[in-house]
Amino acid sequence: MKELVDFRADILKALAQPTRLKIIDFLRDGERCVCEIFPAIGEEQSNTSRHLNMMLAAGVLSRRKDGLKIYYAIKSPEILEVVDTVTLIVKQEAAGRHELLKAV
Amino acid sequence: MKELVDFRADILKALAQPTRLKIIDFLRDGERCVCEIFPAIGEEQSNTSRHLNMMLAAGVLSRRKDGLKIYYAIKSPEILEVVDTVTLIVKQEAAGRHELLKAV
DNA sequence: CAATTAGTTGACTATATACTCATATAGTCT
DNA sequence: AGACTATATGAGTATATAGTCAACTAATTG
Repeated sequence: MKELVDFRADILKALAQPTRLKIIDFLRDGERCVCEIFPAIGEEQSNTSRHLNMMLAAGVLSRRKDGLKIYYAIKSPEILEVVDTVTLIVKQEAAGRHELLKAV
Repeated sequence: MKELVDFRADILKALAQPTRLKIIDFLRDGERCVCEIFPAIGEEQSNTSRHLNMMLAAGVLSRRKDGLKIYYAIKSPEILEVVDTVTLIVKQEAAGRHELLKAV
């Protein structure tokens, strides 16, 4: 049986990739169809589709069908909270390195 | 040059693995040496060492040497904040599935 | 300095991942 | 129905990852 650790790992893994982070960043303002997403992030349509499906399966995105188009959206605000906290960590580390350099 | 997206991916990747999440969980209460960590999580010493070094490199853990022992600790409270938010997401999803089942 | 203890690292294997190109599916419009 | 548009998927390749066993380094103690 899959444990809690593994479900957490699945969600984190779904976010832990540059192309997927670009998608998340692009979806910040609301849902978008695949045809808007892949040009915006500069990736191939098929590759983008795979990443979208992967994040959908992990429970990070939601999907809505409208005619030919399929709209993806960030499933919950907590997802963005995770990404934002990580951004903060990166900035703190950058600041820390800067301090170290000044000290030399 | 490495971009912000990539640094964020590095941190998330450092957390996105069951063995490493077990380590993070175990380090919640403070620093521990490798000799305490690997029996606690039920992994080989060498494998544990690799994961610890990986997280250290990603900036997720810090390291302190004391005699023969090397103590690892979670580098910042924001790391735990990320993991806790993800735990919340998993619980929300579980609750959501439960609701769906009840509806049937 | 030999023996012991704590941790890291090299070499290897098995599996997973990201990506690409080509093809398939599904909905829309004439 | 046939052409068109939006998305997904099969198959292949290249690279990354997790894990194991054995060998190695470094600090400690007798």
